Amino acid sequence: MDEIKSPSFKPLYQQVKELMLMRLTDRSWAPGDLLPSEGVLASEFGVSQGTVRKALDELTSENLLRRSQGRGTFVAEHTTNRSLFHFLNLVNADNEKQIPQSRLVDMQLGLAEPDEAKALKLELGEQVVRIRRNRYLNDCPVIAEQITVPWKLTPGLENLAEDLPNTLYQLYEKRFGFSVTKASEWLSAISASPYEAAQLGLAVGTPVLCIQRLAYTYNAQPVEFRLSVCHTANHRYLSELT
Amino acid sequence: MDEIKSPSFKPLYQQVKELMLMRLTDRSWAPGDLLPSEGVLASEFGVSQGTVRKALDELTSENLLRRSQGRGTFVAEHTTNRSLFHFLNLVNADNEKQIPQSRLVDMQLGLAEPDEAKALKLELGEQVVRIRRNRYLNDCPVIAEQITVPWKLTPGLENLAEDLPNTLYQLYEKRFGFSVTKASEWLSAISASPYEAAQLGLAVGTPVLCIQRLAYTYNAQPVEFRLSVCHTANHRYLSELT
DNA sequence: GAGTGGTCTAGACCACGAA
DNA sequence: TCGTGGTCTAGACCACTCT
Repeated sequence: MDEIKSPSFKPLYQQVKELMLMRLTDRSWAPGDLLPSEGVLASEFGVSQGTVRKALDELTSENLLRRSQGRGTFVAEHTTNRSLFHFLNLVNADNEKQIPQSRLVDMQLGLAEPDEAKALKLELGEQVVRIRRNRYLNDCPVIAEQITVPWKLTPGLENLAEDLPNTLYQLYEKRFGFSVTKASEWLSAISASPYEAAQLGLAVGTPVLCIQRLAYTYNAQPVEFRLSVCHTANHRYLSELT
Repeated sequence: MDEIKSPSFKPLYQQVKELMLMRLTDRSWAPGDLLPSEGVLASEFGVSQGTVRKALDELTSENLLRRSQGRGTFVAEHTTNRSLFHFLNLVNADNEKQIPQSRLVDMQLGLAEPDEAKALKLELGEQVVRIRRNRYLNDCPVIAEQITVPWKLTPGLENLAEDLPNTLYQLYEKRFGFSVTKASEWLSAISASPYEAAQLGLAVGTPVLCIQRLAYTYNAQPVEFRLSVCHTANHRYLSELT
């Protein structure tokens, strides 16, 4: 046996995991799909069931799959609850998350600004869709946000103004075929601009929480840039350090 | 065999994990200690090595243990790096965390205020130690914070004013025998008070980021309440959504 | 009852670190 | 060279879901 040894050793289960990730990326396995059982996958990949399980367990812990005993393994999808609970960290005084309502302000095509191009890895001036909307908790305006998404990922989005759902990530997944799997957020405190103050019903200059979010799909490719300005009098942003 | 079946079934590895958690809580296994090897633990608990491994792996993924191939399994401890990198989420424009310097403002005994008592699960008016200090990044004041810790957990802390280290969690662990294992943070945007403005060299009313942190030890018991006020002109708070 | 994931075992071999 | 954790296997049995 003349196998390559120690240098660049890669565990079997990681190789299997990468193959599975490819299937997720190219949508051979699409959100909501039921995967073959462990035994079938094991013989398909030519490894033992335990090795398949380790790969599946890791993908599950990264929230890319969902497993349930007796039913099977499924590709994770953006249900309304998952989107809201996983990607919205605003809680009220009792530490409860609430269902926010969204109202569209406007949506238009535009050319990527330098910060957007850098964040989304676009050429300067590449076409993007910009959505401005406000979000309400208990019928009070709490968030004014602007969402920027590359037009090449969402062609035709600009014609859906009337039908924008509360949870955009579901729309991306179902209609445009890409899934948001994780995101980074950068928070700072700023003074409300005249526009933001008007949207939130505040005095200009009121301190507001500025949240810049960059959302990624499977292969860590950025797919959406979002700037949310929050009024944090009755709600706070919850962050768990584990 | 008359064993209790389905109701209240608990996997072996979870029972093992709970036993291990007890040893961590009561400090039979103290931070920095080397644990017995998997084989020894397996025979000690009367289970297979694989079952012990699953318990160890879970504790490791919760950052309570550290494993390293060839060396062994250790109880996680608060090194300077771990404290700073795990519990400080401020990054600069290049997304880099930096080493902050601390300067003590004052430290005194006091009686728990209602919000402190509620957060720390103390009786109203129970004795606490309060520390006020400022933190500097690149020699600029960026954070003004007040730390509240129950006096019963840190008797004598009030006499250590001259020797307060940069990372309090190391001090708690080494000198007072309790470890911070996780924390929750609530963020909001507020106007700098006269005191905060003076400490940070800002105009009164400047928008600043308010971070309220509650830190917990092994058994989810709260052990420290911290209120940090940050100037976020040159730094932002980074939060990863996975 | 059939099929799924979840648990548990026993044993083999490999990669790594330290003496 | 030895002891450690890391990987991989094969097989048994259990708990859950659906039909």
